[in-house]
Amino acid sequence: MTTTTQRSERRADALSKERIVAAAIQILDSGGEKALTFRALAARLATGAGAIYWHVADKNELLAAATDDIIARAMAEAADSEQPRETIRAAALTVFDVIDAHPWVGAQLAEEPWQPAVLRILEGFGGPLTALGVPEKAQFDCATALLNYVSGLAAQYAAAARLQGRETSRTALLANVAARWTALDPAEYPFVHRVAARLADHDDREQFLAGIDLILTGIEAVR
Amino acid sequence: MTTTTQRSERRADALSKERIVAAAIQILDSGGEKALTFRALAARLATGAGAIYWHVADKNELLAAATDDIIARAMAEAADSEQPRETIRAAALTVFDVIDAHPWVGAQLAEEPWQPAVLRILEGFGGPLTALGVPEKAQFDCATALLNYVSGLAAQYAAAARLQGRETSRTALLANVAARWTALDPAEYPFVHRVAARLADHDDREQFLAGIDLILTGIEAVR
DNA sequence: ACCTGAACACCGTTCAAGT
DNA sequence: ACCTGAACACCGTTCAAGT
Repeated sequence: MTTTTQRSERRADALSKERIVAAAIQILDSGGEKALTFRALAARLATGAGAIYWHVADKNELLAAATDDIIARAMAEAADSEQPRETIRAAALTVFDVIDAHPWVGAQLAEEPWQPAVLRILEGFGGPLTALGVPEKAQFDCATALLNYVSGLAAQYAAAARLQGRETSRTALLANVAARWTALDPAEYPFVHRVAARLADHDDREQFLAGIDLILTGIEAVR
Repeated sequence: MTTTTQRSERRADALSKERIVAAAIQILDSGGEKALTFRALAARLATGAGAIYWHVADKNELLAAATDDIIARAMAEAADSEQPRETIRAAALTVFDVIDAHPWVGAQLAEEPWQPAVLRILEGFGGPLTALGVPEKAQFDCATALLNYVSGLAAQYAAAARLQGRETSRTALLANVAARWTALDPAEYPFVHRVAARLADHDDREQFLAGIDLILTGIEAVR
């Protein structure tokens, strides 16, 4: 009893995994992946770098915890429809919006495919498949196809954020890439040269959803 | 004329971007991403770390060059069919086999979506779409859907290779993950819990192709 | 023009020492 | 039990100095 009392009487701003993760998210959101160092995190928490290791095993665990925090909150709020197809679309759009708002989450999802956050997403894709009429045997392939697609987009967004740094916007970056595509030899890269214009003025969210719909159409054909 | 003569008379093992990239690929293939440092590379080339910077701008350029070297060779050999669907499948399987053999290529493809190697892959997916009857407007979405799916798988393979290190095999790793999935609360993760068995004994290449086929079926429905 | 290798500016992580 | 902060073992990159 004495020890528990002693424990609860510690100063209010004592370190905890939750406080560390919250501070990490703030740093990641404002400065990107590059900004999160143990030194920066310790400075923000007004402590030493080593103190963090008492609550968190290493940087991997810290990033996984930060990612799960954001994904868990978002997936819990994802719209639930009576139509399984709509439920899957809503889950996908939820992940898209999270990645768009926190590109570092995208990097983490792609880099650590077996972390808890990914399981939540996989559950969001796989859960409605039975109601969609997909036979049991095909469900794993269908859910991972959606997951791979989303992971690929996540990686792409993370790369864009890394290139942007702080100065350019995503649209400016894509316009830049599109210009380089247009300058390619049309004989060697006919397709890329031809679709370069679309890269510059497409809507990211609509394009993302178009890909989800392609896969969903393929999935519905499996029934 | 004197200068050009002088240039060609340098010792046969003079540094060049090609030699540097070739050495980098050897290190990456035998030791993984982690093993490629400028110090290790310089040691293998029997030179100083700074010398490499005369031929290569930085580590990004080095990795992009190594990746393009491997992807260009592989894509050039990809089977070309009269049936556009088969051509796309062959391109996808070519990329799969490359990633399977060189997981670090997977990491690089996912991390740098605007590097030359990715353009070759995008060309392989987009080129046959016209013959497949996909309207011009939809081709960009279709090709990038395939690309995102492949990038997601690439990231997943790269992560597996990172976790494996050197001791465990990929199948052992997946069996391990599957065991953790089985141990999950079936109430919270019903789907993941249910498909855990499939993760352990599925065929990676077949599963990959199943996802490609889902997307292709969706694409054919766009016609 | 090309190469050398020490030095710089950073990392993540550890650990003896404190409270 | 929890925190401090210097120290360690690495990185990528730079640059004065050589040939």
